[in-house]
Amino acid sequence: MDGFSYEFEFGFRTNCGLDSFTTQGEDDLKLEVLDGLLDDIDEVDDFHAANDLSTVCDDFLLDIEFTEKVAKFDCGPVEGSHLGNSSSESHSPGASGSNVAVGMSDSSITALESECKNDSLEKMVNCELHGTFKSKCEYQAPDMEKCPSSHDMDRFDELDSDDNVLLSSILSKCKKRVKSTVLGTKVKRLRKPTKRYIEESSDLKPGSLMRGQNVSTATLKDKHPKVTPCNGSSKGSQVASESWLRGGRLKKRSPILGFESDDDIFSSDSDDDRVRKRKSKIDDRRKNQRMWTLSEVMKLIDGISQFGVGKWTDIKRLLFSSSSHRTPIDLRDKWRNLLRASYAHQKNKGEVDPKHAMRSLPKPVLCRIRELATIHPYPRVPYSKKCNGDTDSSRHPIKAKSAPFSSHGRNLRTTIKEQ
DNA sequence: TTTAGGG
DNA sequence: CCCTAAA
Repeated sequence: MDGFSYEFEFGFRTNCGLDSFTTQGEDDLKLEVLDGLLDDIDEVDDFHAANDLSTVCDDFLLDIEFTEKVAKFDCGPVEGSHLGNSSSESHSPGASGSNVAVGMSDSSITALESECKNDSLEKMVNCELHGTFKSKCEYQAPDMEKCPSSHDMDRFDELDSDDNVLLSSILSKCKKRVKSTVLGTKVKRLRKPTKRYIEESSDLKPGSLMRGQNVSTATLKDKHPKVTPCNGSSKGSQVASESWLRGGRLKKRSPILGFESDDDIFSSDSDDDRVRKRKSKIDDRRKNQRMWTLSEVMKLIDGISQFGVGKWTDIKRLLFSSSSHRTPIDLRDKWRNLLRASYAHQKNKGEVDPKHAMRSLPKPVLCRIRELATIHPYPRVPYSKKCNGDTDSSRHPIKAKSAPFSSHGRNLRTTIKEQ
C-alpha cells in the first residue's frame, strides 16, 4: 500500500521536476492533479483501443522514460526519497508499510530498464523517448501549473485510504504497461494490447487494492525472465512454413499466423483462446491440403471421361481408392477448378501469365479438359466455355451426366495420349 | 449419402 | 479445402 504511494510520488515528482515547478500548492490540489493524471492514463488506454501499434509503442516509450526518471531520482537531490539504492531502508516518513514490496517492484522495473538498454534498439528508443515524453509533459502543462512542490509531495503518504486506492490503481497500470510493452518490443504486438489494457483497467478500477498490488508486482516478476533475451534478433514470427509447399492463398494468410507466438505469451484470457482457436482451425484446414499432382489430374480426367461428370464417388472409388485424402468432393472441386483454369487459358488465347506458368497445366491436358467440358458440361460453369462452335450441341446442361460411358470420352483420352 | 454451390 | 442445403 505504502509502496505504491511512494512510487507514484516519485513518478509525480518526476513530472513536476521536468517542468521545473516550484510553486507551492494547496493540499486539495493534489487530488485535482491526481485526477488529471488518472484521466490522462485513461485517455491513453482509450487511445490504444482505437489505434494501432504506433501508439502502443509511443506509450511504451513513455513508460520506459517514466521508469528511467524514477531511477534517476533514486540518486537525485530530491529530499525524502525512499527509492533506489535504499530500497531496503525502511525510514519512510509516516509509512508503516511493507517496504519489501516497494523494493521488489522497483528493482524489477529498473532491471527491465537496464536490460532493455542492452537492446540494439536502445538508441532509437531513447531518441523517441524524449520526443514522446516531452509532448506528454506539454500536454499536461495546464494541470502542472498547480503541481504541488516536492514538499507537498512528501506528505503524500498522509492521504487517506481512498487516495491510496487511487494511487495504487494508477501505479498498477503504469507498471503493467511497462511489463507488457517491454515484452512487446520483442514480439511486435499489434492488436492484442488494446483489449488487454481495457480489461486490466476495468479490473483495477474497482479498487481492490490487494488484488491490483499482487497482480502488478507478481506478474512483473514472473514475466521478467522472459524479457532477459532482449536481443533485437528475435523476430516474433518465424511462421515455420515447413509444410507449406502450397500455393497462393496460403501465402496470403500466413501474415496473420505470424502473430501466433505472441498469443502464446499472453494467453491468459478468453480472448486469446478464441483467437488461438480460430487460427488452429485455419491451420488444420491447411494441414489437410494436398497439392494436386499432374498424375492425379490425369486420373481425374480419366475418371470423368469414364463415368461422367458428377460421378465423383465412383471416380473416387475406382481411381483414387489408394489415396485416402481426395474425397469425392475434392475431386469435384478440382474439376471445377480445372474447368475454370481451362476457361481462363482459353480466354487468354494460350498466353500464360508468367507468374502462373509454373502452375499451368500441360497443353494436352488443357485440351482434354476443354473437350471433356463440352461433352460433360459441368453445371453452372462460368459462362460457356464452349463457344468454339464445334460441339455447341453438347451445351445442354441436362444430359451427359446420365450418359457416362461415352466412347467419346475414351477417344478423347487416346487422342490426348497420342499427342 | 451424395451432389451442387458458395465461401 | 470447408460448409451447407437439397435431393
